[in-house]
Parts: sequence; C-alpha cells; structure tokens
Amino acid sequence: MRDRQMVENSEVKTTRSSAIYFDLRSAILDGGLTPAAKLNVRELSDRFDTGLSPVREALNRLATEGLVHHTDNRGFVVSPVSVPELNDITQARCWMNEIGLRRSIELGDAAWEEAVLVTCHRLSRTPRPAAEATASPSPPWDQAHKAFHQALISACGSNWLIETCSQLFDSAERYRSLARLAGVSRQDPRDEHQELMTAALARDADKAASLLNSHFQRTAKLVLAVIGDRET
Amino acid sequence: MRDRQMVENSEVKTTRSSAIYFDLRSAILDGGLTPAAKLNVRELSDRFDTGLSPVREALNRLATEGLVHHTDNRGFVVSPVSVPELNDITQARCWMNEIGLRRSIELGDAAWEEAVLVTCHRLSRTPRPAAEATASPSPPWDQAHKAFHQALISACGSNWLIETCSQLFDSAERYRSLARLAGVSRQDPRDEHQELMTAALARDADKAASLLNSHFQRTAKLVLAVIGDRET
DNA sequence: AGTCAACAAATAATAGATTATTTTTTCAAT
DNA sequence: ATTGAAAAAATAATCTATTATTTGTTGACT
Repeated sequence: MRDRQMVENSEVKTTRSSAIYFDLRSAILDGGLTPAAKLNVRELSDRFDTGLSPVREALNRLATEGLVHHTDNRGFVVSPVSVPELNDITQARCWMNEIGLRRSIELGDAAWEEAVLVTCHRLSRTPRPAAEATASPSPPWDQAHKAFHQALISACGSNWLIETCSQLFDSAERYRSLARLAGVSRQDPRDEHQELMTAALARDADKAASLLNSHFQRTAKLVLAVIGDRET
Repeated sequence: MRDRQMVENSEVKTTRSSAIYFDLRSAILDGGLTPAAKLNVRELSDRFDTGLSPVREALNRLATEGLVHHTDNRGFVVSPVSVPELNDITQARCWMNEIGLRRSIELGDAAWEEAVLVTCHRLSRTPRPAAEATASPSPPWDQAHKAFHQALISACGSNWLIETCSQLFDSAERYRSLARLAGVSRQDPRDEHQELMTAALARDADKAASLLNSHFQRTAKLVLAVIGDRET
C-alpha cells in the first residue's frame, strides 16, 4: 500500500471513503446491487482492495441518505424496494417538483430558459440504450435525464427544494433500473421531455405541471408492473 | 475497555457510534456546538472517552444529514449558518408543511385529530424556560414542539414529506437556538399553536395554512434580527 | 522586506488486530 | 421429534498504530 491514490488514471485527489461511496452509490442506483442484499463490510473491503474503515464510512453515508439500511450490531443492507415506497416517492416527486416548476416558471430568467433548453437538447442527443439490447445501464443518458429535470426547477429559489428533488430523483432511479433489468422500457410514442420543455418555456405553468405529474406517474406505473408481482 | 455499553443507567443496547451521533446532533441543534466550529476527531474521541472510529462514523452521518460539513482530507466542521440559508429553510418549510397540512386536513381520520389535539395539549403543558431565565435549552419543550408540528402533517400520506419536514424542522431548530442564546425570545401574545390546532380540527385548510406560514415566517424574522447583524 | 522551497508539525485517513454482539450449531433433557 | 441451554462460529464494532495529506515554519535567496 503505497501511493495508490495516485494510480488513478487522472490526477483525481480524493479519499478512499469517497471513492467507495460513489462506487457503491451508482452500483445501487443502476441495479448492480440488488435491493435487500446484505452488505458484508469485509467482503466489500476485499473487493475494493482496501481496509474496513473506508467501507464503513461510505456505508454510513449511504445509510443516512436512505439508499442503505443500517441496524446497530446487525450491519448494512441495500434498502429494499416496495410498492408503498414507490407510491410514496412518486407522490412526493409530484408535489415537490410541481412547486419547483411553478416557481421557476414564475421567477426564471434568461439563464434558466437557456439551461432548460440546453439540457433538453443534450438529453435528446444522448443515445438511449436500445430497448432490445441488453439491459445495461446508461450513465450518460441517466445523467442527462437528471440534469434536465433539475434544470426545470433550478430557478425556484430554494436550494433545499432542489436538493430534495435530487434525492427523490435518485430514489426513483433505483426503481427505474429495476424495470430496465426486467426488460421493461417505455415506448415513448412522443417525447415527453420535449413537450415539457416547450410548455415551461412558454410559461404555461398549468400545462407544464400537468405534463410533469403524468410523466412521473407513467414511470411509476411502468415500474409497478414489474415489482407489483414479486413484492407486496 | 470492557463492558462500557452496559454501564449506562438503563439497559440501552446501542453502539457507540449511534450514541455519539445523537449526542453531537443535539449539541449542534441546541447550540452547544457553535456554527463553523472545527470538529477535531481526536478531541472528540477524548471527550467521549472512545476511539476514533465511532466519532468518525457519527460525523459522517451528520455530514450526510447536513448538520456538519466535510471536506476530504480537511476534516469536519459544524455547518455554518447564514441569512440566505435561513430564508431558504423558511421558504421550504412553508411550501412543504402547507402541502402536508392540506392533505392531512383532507385525509386525516379520527386518529389524526386526536394526535393533533394531544400533542398540542402536551405542548401547552410543557413549561417553556422563562424568557428572563438563563438561555438554557429545553429539550422537553423542543420535543413537544416538534411532535405537534409533525402531528399536523402526519396524515398527508407521504412518509417522504413527513421525513423532509422533520429534517427541515431540525435545521430551523438550530437557528432558533441561536436566537435563544442571544436572549431573543418570542413574546407570544396569543398562542399560535392553539389557533393552528383549532383551524386544523375545524378542517379550515386555508386558514390553517395561512396561520402555519405566518408562524414560520415570524420565527424566521425573530432569528434574522439576531444573525442579520453578524452574518452576511 | 518579500518570495519560495524545504522541512517540521499537526491533522486526517486507513489498515489490521481486537473486542463485542448476534447467529448458528450442538447436544442433552423431555 | 422437540425444546432449550450452552458452546461455537460468524459478523459487527471498536481500538491502536501507521500512513498520507495538509498546514505552518524556517531560512536561504532576491
């Protein structure tokens, strides 16, 4: 164990805890770690070729964030998924994003408009993994997707709301991955994001909010078809 | 170091990490640890008479929660306070609690009504430290206060929203403590909580929401008078 | 005096051994 | 066979020593 931190391809300068944190995080979000899976600290430290402490720290952060569950003296577990939680998340997303969107439409300046426009464009240009292809995650698309949704609410004036919506997005992402892994994917007859962008830039708050809400609910229904069977 | 966990007065069975987490947490919330204070891990482990690991874990949790700031290789710091953040928190509280309250008024059953009634009564019976007295924290009152506010929104149907409001309450609590430490306290000509309770139980959503919003904003103004001077 | 490199001290992060707790297994008594 | 206590194994939590990084200081050089 010498200068392993420098071995990274670029000159990234970070701690092992943080590196593991981000690794685990995306593994959970894209379904690489399945819900309710036991997270053995020693196994993980072997896999990451590191000691126990950094793994433990990473898991603690994830636990506070809600992606991992922790019980004293009983260790860590990938947070399980459930239909009630999916409904809860969807409901909360609708409420909070609607507020953020309405306030942004009200307060948004030119910079906001441009951000919405640009992120929407980037999203449309980012190739989505073909539905028929293997159910592999597509970080670039997911990233662009999130960037667009966050741009929509970015002018609402409350960092708290923005941050909460970000966490909600990630929580929902886990469920979307589940659907993807099951081979279920949206057909997208028309591009909902494009419509959303148009309504937002036209400052049509009611229409934009309604589009956003059905967008969330449609996604939830898709996932429900997958996990509704196996989970209670 | 033998069976220190059993030494506690009652048969509490928890880890050191968790114990320290809660200790630090309330110290931050009631102002015992001042904003922007450096949190030296070794010092803390000395103070708590324990090793480094539990302290580190506790700090990691608090950092994810937002009460503490962490920078890689630069350690932990109590989150600073600022006027913009206070405004942000207040804004978010208004938005989210209003949704929670309106939905609860809509959906709340008899159990909800009773919870609101009981927590409000308990709050009114819990002695508040006299304004003239020393600026000591009053955990019982704070706890009763939070219980009442959480009861108001408890029937909204979304655990996410409830949890978010809980975190917002705690964030605001830190600011209230600041005001208390500065000797500033509300006069309370009338009992705002009682009014709120009455409006909620009367299912008067508009009135209740409006009372709730001004309640939050009044508190914020009080704090602003204190930190507005010294902070930017 | 001011700047900068080299060094020194302090602090943060990590490894790996040690201790505590929970879970599983064993085995005797019913 | 079933139950339950005791022992064993497995896992989680914690401690201490070690390593890595940042911060502070000194002193040569301009």
